[in-house]
Amino acid sequence: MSISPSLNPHVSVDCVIFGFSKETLRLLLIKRTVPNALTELDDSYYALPGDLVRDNENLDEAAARVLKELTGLTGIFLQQFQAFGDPLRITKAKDRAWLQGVRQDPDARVITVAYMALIESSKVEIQPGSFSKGAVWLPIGEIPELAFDHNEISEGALMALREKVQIQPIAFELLPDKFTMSDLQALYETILQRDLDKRNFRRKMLNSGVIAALPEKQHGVSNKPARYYVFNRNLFENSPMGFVNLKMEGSFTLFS
Amino acid sequence: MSISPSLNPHVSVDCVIFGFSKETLRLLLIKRTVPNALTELDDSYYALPGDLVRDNENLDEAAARVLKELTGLTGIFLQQFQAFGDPLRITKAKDRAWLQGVRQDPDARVITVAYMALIESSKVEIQPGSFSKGAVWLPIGEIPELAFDHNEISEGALMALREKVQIQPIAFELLPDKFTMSDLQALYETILQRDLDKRNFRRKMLNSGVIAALPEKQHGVSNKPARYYVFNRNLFENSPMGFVNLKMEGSFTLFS
DNA sequence: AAGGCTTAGTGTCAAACGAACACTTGAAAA
DNA sequence: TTTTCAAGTGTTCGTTTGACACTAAGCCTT
Repeated sequence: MSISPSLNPHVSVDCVIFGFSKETLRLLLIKRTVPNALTELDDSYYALPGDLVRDNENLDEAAARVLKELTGLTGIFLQQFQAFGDPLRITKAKDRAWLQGVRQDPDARVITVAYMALIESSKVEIQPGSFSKGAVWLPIGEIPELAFDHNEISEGALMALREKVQIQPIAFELLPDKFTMSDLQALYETILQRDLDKRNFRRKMLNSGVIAALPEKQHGVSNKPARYYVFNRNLFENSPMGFVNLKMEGSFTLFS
Repeated sequence: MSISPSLNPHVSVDCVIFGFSKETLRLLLIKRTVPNALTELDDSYYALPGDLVRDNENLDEAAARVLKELTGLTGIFLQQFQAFGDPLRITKAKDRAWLQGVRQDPDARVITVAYMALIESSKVEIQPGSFSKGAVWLPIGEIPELAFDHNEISEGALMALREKVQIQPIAFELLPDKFTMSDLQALYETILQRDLDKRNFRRKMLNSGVIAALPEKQHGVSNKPARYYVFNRNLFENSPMGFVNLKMEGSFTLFS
């Protein structure tokens, strides 16, 4: 058996990390500064956090490692959604400059396996380390040009999120443990890019049984205080084959 | 710029090719014979068709190439569904024996990107070539132990197909251009592993607008001849955001 | 203290959809 | 001509959807 190098120079993982704060869906991006840049101008740019896959880990583990190195979090929602492998994905001058400072073979073709993560953004504490310089949460509507094909990957992640959220109650991963119905509705409206009827939304959510009301209400707000709810993970996971009825108005109907 | 080898020895594609004949869903598998096997017994086994990705092609192109080399077909439904990259996926003795006869570095870790293809199996003519020895259609219920992690990949493909078929009218890809309602219902029942009510099924399909009746009927059958239908691809593709109502009874309801 | 402001929270109705259910029709074979 | 076999066809009932507008509760202002 040949001796394995510790890195697989041909396969990487990239993480599209979603958070939800101030009524907007955001991505956690890292800032890259190109070493030895010829000019001071225009020498940094944003990218998805990612890394080459190590030989002793599988893809899921590599993605979890990237996430942990950046945020310190483990055990959060993290799901592969697509592999990207266009041979031309490394063509931008800035990308090549950055790779030259970082990789042994900067021209090697790299296939990347993209993951999406859903986290409650207030839980994140950016960890000191190679990623940490200038990690920022940017609203999905304000994503600048990113490294490599990371814009395409982010778009793909958003599409995948929109689909997944229609099949499984995963949106809760983006909210704190306690939340109000309005929080939840705002989140759905943001993800689906569509206004929803308040009464129908509440009815549907309560009938689905995935959330449970707490006795507790908001305090110190200058209007009628809202009730808090929690996501009932057990109820969902114990129900036969993950049944939940969470269809929102105006969506296209699917097979069954 | 370094000189690229023509093969990327670390990334492959595998195709899970679905067909539908004799009322069963089948996979197109290829037979591998281990060269230099020590014993005559037990020296061949089935695998998914696949290949290493070449440096001048992207992942989709690699998958399409594999498909064409085996079946001669182009322009058919082919969709990436998952990447598999467990470092331990090459552990079976037979797998290693085969790799030793075929790869420069048989122990190198390979990540594979899995695709599923849907084809009308009667269109397939197995092409002469490296794949062609013993290519067979096996019913999904009778898949033996396959090479590498190909059983896991096939399972994943079937799950993915079941989900996709509930979102888009892609089942038609598995049928001939003209088909009867009973053909279509049998296909759905096979994919979903569930019996469906004939009257409800027909109503739903016709209301969805994705199929159109032909004037033509069956000839020479010893019972009431069935009407033929065609899939109305234009109608589907031109409808706003791919709307189709194809939900079957008894399925869990989804978001919208 | 009263009134204003802001967000939470609530019910009904009509239309569409889902699920359950059995008999007649048309062709070939016997 | 009768038998056999799969095709084809409607109705009813309960549930879900989607549209729609006012009251409740707390703070703030005057």
